Amino acid sequence: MAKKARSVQRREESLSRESIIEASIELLDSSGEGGLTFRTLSERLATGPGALYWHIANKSDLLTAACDAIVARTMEATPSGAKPKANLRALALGMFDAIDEHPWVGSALAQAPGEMPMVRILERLGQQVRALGAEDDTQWAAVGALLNYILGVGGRNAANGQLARERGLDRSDFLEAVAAAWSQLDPREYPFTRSVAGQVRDHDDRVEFLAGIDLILRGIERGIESPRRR
Amino acid sequence: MAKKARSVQRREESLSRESIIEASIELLDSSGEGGLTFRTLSERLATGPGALYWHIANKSDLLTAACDAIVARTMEATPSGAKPKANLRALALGMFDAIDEHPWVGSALAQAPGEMPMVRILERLGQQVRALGAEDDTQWAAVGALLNYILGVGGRNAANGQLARERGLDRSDFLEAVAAAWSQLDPREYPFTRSVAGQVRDHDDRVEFLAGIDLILRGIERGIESPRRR
DNA sequence: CATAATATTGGAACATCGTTCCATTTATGT
DNA sequence: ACATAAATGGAACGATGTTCCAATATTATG
Repeated sequence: MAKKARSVQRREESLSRESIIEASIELLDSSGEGGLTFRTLSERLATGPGALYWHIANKSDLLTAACDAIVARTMEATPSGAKPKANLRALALGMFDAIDEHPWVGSALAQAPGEMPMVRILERLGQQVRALGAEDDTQWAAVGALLNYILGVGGRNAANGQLARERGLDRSDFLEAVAAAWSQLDPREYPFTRSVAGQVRDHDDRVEFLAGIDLILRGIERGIESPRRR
Repeated sequence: MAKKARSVQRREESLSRESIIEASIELLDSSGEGGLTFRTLSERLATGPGALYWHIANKSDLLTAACDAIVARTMEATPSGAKPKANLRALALGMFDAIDEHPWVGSALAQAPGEMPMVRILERLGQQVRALGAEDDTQWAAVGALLNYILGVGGRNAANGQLARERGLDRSDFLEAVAAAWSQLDPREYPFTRSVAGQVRDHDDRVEFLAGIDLILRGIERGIESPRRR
């Protein structure tokens, strides 16, 4: 009890779960996924590595917490309007941009199934899918398809950016390299990949992402229009 | 040149890229993602850690190669018939089962964008989507949606299994725990998540997975039926 | 106000990891 | 046969996550 009072009376810049998470986010954003280290983190917080373990369980816990903070902010910054379909697109785009801005969130989300950050997204998506008029037994599949697409594309997009950064290229140069590699594949074995290599070279990630969202939304709508087919 | 002759004349159980990859797969399957270590690997192969680096660039390279071996086998074991839609479902299910059997493949795939294992899947999906009759400019979005859904759900499913194993539970017990946690969320803040908690408890992963695939296929078909909407 | 009890800190130490280095062994070509 | 190159295996390096514990700061109690 008296948590607030205590933290106020503590030394000026005392350690806390929040301050540790905040510093972790800054570190992850500036130095990438491998930049978060208990040593660099404790150095930035002017303490020792051991002190951190009083406030957090382990590194996995810390990463999930940092990820949850980003997701929570993103959900807050994405208000819901009247039209469910527009809300779903805004929600999807919001998460896409958030993962793009904080690439480490993509992989962190993949390693914490059923945990808090995922639940936040699930809930928001679910409410809008429900508002769309989907029946109870199809809601889960619809939300699952959306959730996985969003996190899948977002994560892959972020992975591209990170891999490019590691090799000292910017995103377009990296995609150029991928397109070039795909163009040199055996035409007999990889006709499709070769044919889309050009589309990979010059495309807009966000536009393409939204096209996929619309594709899934169409599938959901069609499921609503003609229910219980088969 | 004369690679074959050389490897034949080498000592009985000589090191090779293939044998290293094979041992890595066994290690990953039996001991999980953290079970692959240059020391345990070199021990199993009766050599030193340094020797491995003559055949492999680094651990990331090794992991991608092991992943590619699994994907290649899966693609081979999934023949294509006459009906594109059935082929796509078989392909999706084949990858789902492969990731379920080798959970480490899920995360390995996420870390190698544009590389060989991903291209194999992309190509097979692309050929079938093309056979489905999708127009050139919508093929990429359609394949992207399928690919991301397959890898997304597969990866999440595998992550569930691994997380459960770490905590000493089997998959159903783990889902039971997740459902229980979701049931105790605040009804005002998380109405949707609470309402689907029951569906999480007793569901068939594969059936649910296929439902999502069908959802996306519906979206693709509807895009074909009424092209150039907007 | 003094003193005991507890909460929190900081840094040394440990086990383990990926990777590098290099002396040594094995195979190949002349 | 000898020289050259390919391949090996193990010691050593730097860095990591985590544990441990003596020291300190804060709170509760007499």
